[in-house]
Amino acid sequence: MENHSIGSLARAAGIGVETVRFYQRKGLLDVPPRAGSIRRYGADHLDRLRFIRRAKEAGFTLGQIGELIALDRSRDRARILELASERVAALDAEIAQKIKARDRLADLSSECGSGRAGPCPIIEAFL
Amino acid sequence: MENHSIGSLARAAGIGVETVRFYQRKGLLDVPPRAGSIRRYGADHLDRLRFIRRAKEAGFTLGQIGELIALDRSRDRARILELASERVAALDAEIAQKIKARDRLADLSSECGSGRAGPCPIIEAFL
DNA sequence: CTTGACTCCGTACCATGGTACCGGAGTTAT
DNA sequence: ATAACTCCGGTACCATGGTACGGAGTCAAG
Repeated sequence: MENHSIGSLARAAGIGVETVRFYQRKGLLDVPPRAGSIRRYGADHLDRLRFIRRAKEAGFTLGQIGELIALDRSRDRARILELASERVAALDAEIAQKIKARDRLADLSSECGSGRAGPCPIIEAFL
Repeated sequence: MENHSIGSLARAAGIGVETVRFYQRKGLLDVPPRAGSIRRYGADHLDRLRFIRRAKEAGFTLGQIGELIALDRSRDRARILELASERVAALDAEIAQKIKARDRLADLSSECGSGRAGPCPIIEAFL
């Protein structure tokens, strides 16, 4: 459960070695001390990678994730809440926009599929 | 309504001059002949820019938009339909994912807001 | 004790969708 | 006519989120 090399950490997290290094460069994952010449990673690093994945799924950018990590350390709940509710509002907007686009496109598809001659209404309707 | 310079075309479309040029380089917008040394754009170009905007709103990438434009010219309704329904499916997936993320984040926010001590549950829950 | 897999670090490169800057020529308004 | 603006073409740069590569060192198994 402990004592991963970078490769085994990456495999455990389901990402690439280069991505692990990339997160380290971005300051999202700390670089552990090394045993000999090879760095050894533990459960905390794996947790951090899981956190990054989940936060990415919630649509936070890596920059914002860095901020969340810093805020977690500083226990600044108010600012975390602020970021979270901004993100909820942004997600609401994105969802509404996507639903609109989706419905429009689905309508047009069924129209285009119902075989009338002439140019496809999908393209026409976008004009 | 006609006879735009690149700057007035861009203003009319609500985008930047550089973006117009960029679309030209990408082959999304054709470069009109010039009257004298200045290129003159017409309603068709403005339509094309509007088409690009709408297709972008539907989540098509510029590459896919290029394909749509080509397909429109070749009247290949079947392939257009295929692209459109792929996009609808992708939008459905994105919408579902975002709703999940949104609800999760909203729940966590209200939990975090309801003042208990300790670390913010938003961060905790992402672990 | 060699071979092969893995690690280290730095740097370069990728796609996407633009945005900025340059020098020089042309255009428009006063 | 002269200043201010716009255009042209080309190239360089930006952020985002990675991905790839090269050379040197290290480690474990056969």
